[in-house]
Amino acid sequence: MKTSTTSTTYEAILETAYRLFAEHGFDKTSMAIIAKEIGISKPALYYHFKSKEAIIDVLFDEICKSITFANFFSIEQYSKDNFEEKLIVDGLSIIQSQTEDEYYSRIMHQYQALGYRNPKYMQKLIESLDGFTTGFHELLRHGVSLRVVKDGDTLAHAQMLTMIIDGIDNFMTYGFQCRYDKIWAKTVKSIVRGE
Amino acid sequence: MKTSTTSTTYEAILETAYRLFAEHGFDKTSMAIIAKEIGISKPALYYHFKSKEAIIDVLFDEICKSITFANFFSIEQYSKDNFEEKLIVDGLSIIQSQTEDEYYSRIMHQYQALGYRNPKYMQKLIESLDGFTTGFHELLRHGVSLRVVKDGDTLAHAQMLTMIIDGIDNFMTYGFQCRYDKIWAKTVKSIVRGE
DNA sequence: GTCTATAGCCTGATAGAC
DNA sequence: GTCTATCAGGCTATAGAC
Repeated sequence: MKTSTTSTTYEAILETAYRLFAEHGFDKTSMAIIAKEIGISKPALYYHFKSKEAIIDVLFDEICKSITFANFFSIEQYSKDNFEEKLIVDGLSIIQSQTEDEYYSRIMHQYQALGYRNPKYMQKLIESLDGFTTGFHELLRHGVSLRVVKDGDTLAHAQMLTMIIDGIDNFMTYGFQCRYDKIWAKTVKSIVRGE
Repeated sequence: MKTSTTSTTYEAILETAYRLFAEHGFDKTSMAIIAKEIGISKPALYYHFKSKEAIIDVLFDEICKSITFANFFSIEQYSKDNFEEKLIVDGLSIIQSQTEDEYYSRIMHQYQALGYRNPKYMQKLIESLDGFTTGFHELLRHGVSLRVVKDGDTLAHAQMLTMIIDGIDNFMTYGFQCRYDKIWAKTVKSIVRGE
C-alpha cells in the first residue's frame, strides 16, 4: 500500500477507503463517509467502483501483491557466508515494513475475519501463507545444499518461520512490548543450527 | 464456551449469538436474526440484554475467562523429570481444545478487530496475552531453578512460546496443513535445551 | 465525471398490551 | 417474560440532470 501522491479520484478513493476501513472497519465505514472524506458525492464514488465490495476487493489484491515472499527474500543472494545473518536481516525488514504502515495489520485482521465467511478472501490468505512457507522451504533447502543449514524437517521449520513472522506482526500491532528482534533471531538460529 | 445444555432463555441467547457471530460476524448478525433463531421475539431479547453490545461484551468476558494460562498449565505439577514433556503435552492440549470449538478462532478474530477501535476490548486482549507470557515466564524460571531449563533470556523465550501457541491456532483455523505438534515440540525443546 | 434527490431495505431499539 | 407493532435513522445503490 501507500501510493505516493494522490493524483486521480480513483487513487484517492482507494487511499481514503484503506485508511477509513482500517480505522473503523468495513461495516462501519459507509460509502457516504468515504465520499465525504474525499470531497466528492456518493454517486461519483459509484462511478469508479460498482460497489463497496469492489473497493474492498481491489484493496485486498493490492495488499496481497505487496506481501509476497519474493518481495523480502531473494534466494539467489543467500550464500554460505551470509546465510544466517541475511535471513535474520531480511526477516526484520518485513517487521520493519509493517511498522511503517500503521493500518496494515488492522485491515488485515478484517480480511482474515472475512475469510472465514467468504472463500474468495480465504483462498488468497491461504495462498499468501503458502507463499511464505514454500519460500522459506526453498530457502532452507538451499541452505542445506550449501551445508550451512543443518538438515532436518525443513518443511516444519519453514512453517515455524512463517508462524513467527505472522505472530510478531500480530503482537506488534497491539503495542505489546517484546524483544521482537531477539525472538526472530533466536528462531532463525535455532532452525539453521538445528536445535 | 460451550455451555452444556440450554436451559434458560438467557443461556440460549448467549449460545446462539456466539454461533451466529462466529459464522456471520457481529455486524451481519442482527438482533432480529438471533431472536428468530431461538424462536423468541426481538423485544424478548432486549429484556435479557439491554443492547447488542451487551451480548458481545458478556460473550467476550466468558471467552477470556476460559483461556487463562492457569487453565492449561499448573506450575506446581512441573518437576525435573517431567518438565519438557509436560510443557509439550500441556501446550498441545490448548491446541486440542481450540480444535474442539470450531467457532473460537473465528469470533476471536473479530474481537481482535474490535480491539483496534475500542480500548475496552484491546485491554482484555492484551491482558490475556500478558497472562500467557507471564505464565510461561514463571514456568521457565521454575524450570531454570530445577536446572532442567537452560538459563537465558526467559522473558523472550516466554514471549516466543506465546507467539507460537497463538500462531498455531491462527494457522489451524484456516485449515492450513501443518505438523503443529512437531512445531510446538521443536519450539519447546529449542527453548528448554537452550538453542 | 460529478451532481441532487430518492428509492428501498434493514437496523437497533422501544411502547404498550398480555 | 414475552408479544405485536412501530419508529427513526442509516445503509447500498441508482435515476436522471449537467
